[in-house]
Amino acid sequence: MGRTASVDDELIHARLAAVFRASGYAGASLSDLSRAVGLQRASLYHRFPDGKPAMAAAVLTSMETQFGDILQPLASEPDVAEGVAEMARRMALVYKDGLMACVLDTMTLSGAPQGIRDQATRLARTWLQAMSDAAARAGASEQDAQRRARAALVRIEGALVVARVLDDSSVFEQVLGELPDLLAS
Amino acid sequence: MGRTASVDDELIHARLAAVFRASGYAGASLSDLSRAVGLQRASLYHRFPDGKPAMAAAVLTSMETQFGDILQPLASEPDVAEGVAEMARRMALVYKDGLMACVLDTMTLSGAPQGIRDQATRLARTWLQAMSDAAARAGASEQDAQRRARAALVRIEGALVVARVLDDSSVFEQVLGELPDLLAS
DNA sequence: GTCTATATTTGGATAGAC
DNA sequence: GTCTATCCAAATATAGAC
Repeated sequence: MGRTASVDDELIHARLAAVFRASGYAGASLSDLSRAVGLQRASLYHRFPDGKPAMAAAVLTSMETQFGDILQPLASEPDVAEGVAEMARRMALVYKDGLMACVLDTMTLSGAPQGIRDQATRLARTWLQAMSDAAARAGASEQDAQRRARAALVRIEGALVVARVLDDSSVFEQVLGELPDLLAS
Repeated sequence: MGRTASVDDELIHARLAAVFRASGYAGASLSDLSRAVGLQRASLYHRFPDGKPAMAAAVLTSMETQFGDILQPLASEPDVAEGVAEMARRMALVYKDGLMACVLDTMTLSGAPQGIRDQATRLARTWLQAMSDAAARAGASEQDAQRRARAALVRIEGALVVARVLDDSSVFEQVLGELPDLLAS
């Protein structure tokens, strides 16, 4: 059946996500997660009886849902370049203009459960497919569309790493600006 | 004074690096590091009295040294594009064709000591400067050279993330192939 | 310089009161 | 559903024998 996710649940997922994204799976301790959410550790276990792996899984599932919204303009905008630009604007929010890392990066290091890594791989493939479809709709061949989608994901993930290392979010904003041309030209 | 690093030291640093790169700073436990090096934990403390932070610092210092070699062709090759190609070949070795992560990514998550993050930032700046100088030597304006160097670092780091998430090293090889054009055209 | 043994703290997880 | 209290394992670190 599945009841609708309450606002509380969404808020909790967002706060858990902030810790996992900043610290990675191994680096996110139950104490960190508990503090961020504002509940005692035991209370977190009430909501996630399977512990930290379940919290991480919930975060990734929540991201999958969010990406449904973020990627939607890619498919629905008549002007593909404008759809890409809208995706970029929505990504700027999710990634806090480049200051917040991507789960695909920080939750896939060695130490994360295989199921989490698998979930991340699926999220990446969904994202690639959506960008590839958009590029194809803009006139690219199937092969070229996949090439462009991959290049876009590489630049986005790379920009987030470089922005973190240099503590300079302009790298990310620059890359977001390149996306319409990269995918739809 | 400083004696020359022994072969043993280099081997130990390489084995420590493999763990830190795969698991991140927080994810690399003393047990993991001990197992990888082939010494008991107490023996690691004999070599690194300041513990895990000192091990991570040694790894980054070792990477700085390695990067001296990797980046050298950028400055010394008369043909800049060929120098970039040679850098790319050397990077393929360090990153195991894209299957081994970059310290800049995995050792800069929240949880790593600030000194480690600072060391990573310096390494990134050194790398950027070397690529920027090469691009300038190939005829780019100062500003364009910096833009190209930044784009190169973004693509390299992004390719390593995407290669890990998709478990597909071809993304990284593709990016390495693009570097000569990106930096020297 | 490496080891075994141990101390101490933190992390993940559970029991049971409210 | 949240809390305090607690358990157990793992993580960091040290002491001291060899």
